Amino acid sequence: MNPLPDATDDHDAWVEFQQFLRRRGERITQPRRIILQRALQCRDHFRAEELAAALAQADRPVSRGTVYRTLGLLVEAGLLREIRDGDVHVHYEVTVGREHHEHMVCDRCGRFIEFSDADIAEQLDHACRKHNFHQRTHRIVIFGLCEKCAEKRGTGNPSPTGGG
Amino acid sequence: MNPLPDATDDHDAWVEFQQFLRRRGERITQPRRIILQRALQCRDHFRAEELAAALAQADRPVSRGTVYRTLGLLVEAGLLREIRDGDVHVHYEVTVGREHHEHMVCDRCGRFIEFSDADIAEQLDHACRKHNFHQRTHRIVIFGLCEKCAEKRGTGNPSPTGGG
DNA sequence: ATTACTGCAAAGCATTTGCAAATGC
DNA sequence: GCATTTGCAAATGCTTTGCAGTAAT
Repeated sequence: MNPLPDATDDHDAWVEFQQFLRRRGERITQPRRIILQRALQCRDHFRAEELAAALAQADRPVSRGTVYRTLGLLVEAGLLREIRDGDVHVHYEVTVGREHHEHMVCDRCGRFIEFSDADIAEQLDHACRKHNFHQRTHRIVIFGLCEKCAEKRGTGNPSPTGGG
Repeated sequence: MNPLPDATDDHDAWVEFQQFLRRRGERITQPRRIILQRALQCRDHFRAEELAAALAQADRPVSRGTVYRTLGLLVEAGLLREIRDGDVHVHYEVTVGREHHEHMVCDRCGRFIEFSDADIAEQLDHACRKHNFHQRTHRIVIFGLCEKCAEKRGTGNPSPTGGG
């Protein structure tokens, strides 16, 4: 939930979503447009609940139910990606206009670090061929400590949870 | 939830869990033993709710609350692994006595296919070094269609969701 | 004897859903 | 004009929690 001050490139995404809706015989509505625009303004991960809360008290409010329903559509349309790691609840991430990438999640500060590697993608393709599996997409998450938190650990700071 | 007819190798795991509990100054109890044994009998993924339901009506019943609490301990002890893909809710998988592996999840039938690849692990290590990230563990999931479901798709069967 | 653990049942919370009104086609 | 979508709020289902009794140390 870090809305950018300006969102000039949401037009393309909206056109793409319209095409998706038309293809599926579903309707192009104001709430759907509002939800997409707001989702695109989130530069990093966000939860449905956050977006719903933000839109409930927005200029042109949209209800919780509609937000949840529309996020599902946006995922199906390929404009958003579901993230199910590091938290019990689903997170979303904008994928439109971005290259596929993976994540490292810091156990300590919860920060997400993005990375991508063509070789890894190739290895996964290979594994799929071996198992006759037809890949649609994939997800890689590495858990551990980011550079800063590893340094803190090194200085002898106690773990945030590690009481005793 | 596929209990094996015989479970001869749960002794080692129980000893390991006991050691973990002692180290943490927690108590070795019957319910904890029962829960571990039952979890070990699940050859694939299971949900807390499933295990809780099974144990609630078991020979020596254990309550839901205790199951949830103990599963958390088992994860901390490293005997189970949390899985957060393919479903909103957490899945668990036995890790003790097994090598680390990754998953392919079928979009259609939900089946999990396990695979492992040393080269991929090496690539991930490399990526971590590049980002000064200290890996604790990682998780890879490939989404798509398994062999059988891909064949069904090929025969012209309509998609389960795709009305049109 | 002391203190943690369990069982129970109720609370908590994100998400889903039913239905009347509104909107898009 | 008709069917879909929305908004609202209540329901749902998994998970957590408080408290009194029980069991482990």
